[in-house]
Amino acid sequence: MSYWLVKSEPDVYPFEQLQKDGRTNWDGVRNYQARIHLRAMKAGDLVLYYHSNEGKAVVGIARVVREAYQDPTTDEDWSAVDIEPVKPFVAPVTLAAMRKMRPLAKMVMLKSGRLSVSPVTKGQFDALLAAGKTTL
DNA sequence: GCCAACGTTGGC
DNA sequence: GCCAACGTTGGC
Repeated sequence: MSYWLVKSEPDVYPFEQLQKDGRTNWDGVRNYQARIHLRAMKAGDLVLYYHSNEGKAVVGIARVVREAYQDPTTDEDWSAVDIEPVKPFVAPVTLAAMRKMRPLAKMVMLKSGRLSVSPVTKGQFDALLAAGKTTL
């Protein structure tokens, strides 16, 4: 089991919308590094859901339900996965708070701000759940 | 709304 | 294959 973090602008597709929809296809990624991560995702992997721009916080947990397939929004070689909501964070963990958390010092998302899909270690994942006052 | 950081593109 | 120019992202 691996852990990941995806970013979404809440103006475009907030976590609440994922909860309403029950499942969505995570497509439109056009970044090679992010594509590598998308293709490494396995069904059942847990995904932290981060709101960029507005909010700037981890707001919930999702799960991979379909592994990488051809992105339906393009004929070019890009991948999409499907995810479903697991549960929202009781307390969203803001970017500012994350930067102060020692267990997250090496977190990829904090080091590479523009990467829309990034790996998370179990230690980082657990630390974020605790900070979010959330248990699975 | 601005700007820094980063990835991509294209000319050489 | 290098690097300057450009476009995009995302924090502030």
